[in-house]
Amino acid sequence: MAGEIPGLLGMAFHAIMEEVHVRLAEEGFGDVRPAHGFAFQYLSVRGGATAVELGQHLGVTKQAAVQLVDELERRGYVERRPHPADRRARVVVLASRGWACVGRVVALWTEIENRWAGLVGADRLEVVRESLSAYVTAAGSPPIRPLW
Amino acid sequence: MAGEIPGLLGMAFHAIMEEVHVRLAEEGFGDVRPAHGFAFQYLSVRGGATAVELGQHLGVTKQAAVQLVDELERRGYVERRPHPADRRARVVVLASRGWACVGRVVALWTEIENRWAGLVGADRLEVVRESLSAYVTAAGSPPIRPLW
DNA sequence: CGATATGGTCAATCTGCTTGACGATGAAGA
DNA sequence: TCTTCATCGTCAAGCAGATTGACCATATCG
Repeated sequence: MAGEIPGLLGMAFHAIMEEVHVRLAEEGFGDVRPAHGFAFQYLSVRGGATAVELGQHLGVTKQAAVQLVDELERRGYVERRPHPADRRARVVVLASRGWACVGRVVALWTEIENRWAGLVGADRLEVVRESLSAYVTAAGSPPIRPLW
Repeated sequence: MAGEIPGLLGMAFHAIMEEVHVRLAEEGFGDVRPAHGFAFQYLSVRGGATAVELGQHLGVTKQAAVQLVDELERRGYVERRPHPADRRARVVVLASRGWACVGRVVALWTEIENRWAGLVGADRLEVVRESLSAYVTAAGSPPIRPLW
């Protein structure tokens, strides 16, 4: 049926995220919300960021970003360090608990991907991967706002 | 790369929804939020629902559902009618503006899908559709919670 | 050196949602 | 039928995450 794919995309994405959320909770990471995932991803790739940068990436105000970091710091997922070159700023970096959580998410995603490959075949799933990649590239992948 | 697909899925879905949101706003439907879409979809398929049913489908309390319906009614997207068999209840149905919005979303989804087909080929996009469908079916498509 | 921009904080407020209690109506059993 | 319990919708209070606005300390640039 024409126009069916966006809905399927949403359902598949939601099903995957729901599973990841449940499994993370079982493994002791029950206190992470969707928005945290985007922060983790950004911090893991960049190595560190100021609260303002994080806010820009997440599409929220710096005040909201600071609040998010406060919460993540309280729970041991991130640490704040003095900025090496700017005495106003503080650098937020992933703490060991944060890295552990990121590692679990990657592992779960891989597991889900493998299960999916078993369902439809690795070659067909590769077509999915390439097609998604092509679309995202063409669409320019707008800055991720944590709407989920 | 292993485990890459879930992220791509999220980016693609987000890009599509972002485009739909922008285009709808341009066409005079700038006052619809993500959660409204799920309500519209449910109402269009079922033909009508009580506030409680809507709340269950959306994964929120009946109070939140009523609030949502209030807002949609004020904006002309839905109407409330007396329930034919239960004098406690009222049936929420799509009004003409609601049907118009649903129609535009379907048209936009189709357009996006066609553009995507032009990008990767209709046959490959068909593989995507079948693979997504297979995953969603296998995962049991958990009741849609409007987390996006 | 001085003007302006930027990182972070404090305070007030808004919005969408939750919990809790309630009246009105429906449904099922003695 | 009468009584009991469940359910639809409403009112009220409160919370969590976000926003706007003001501010200080520090950076940056002319």
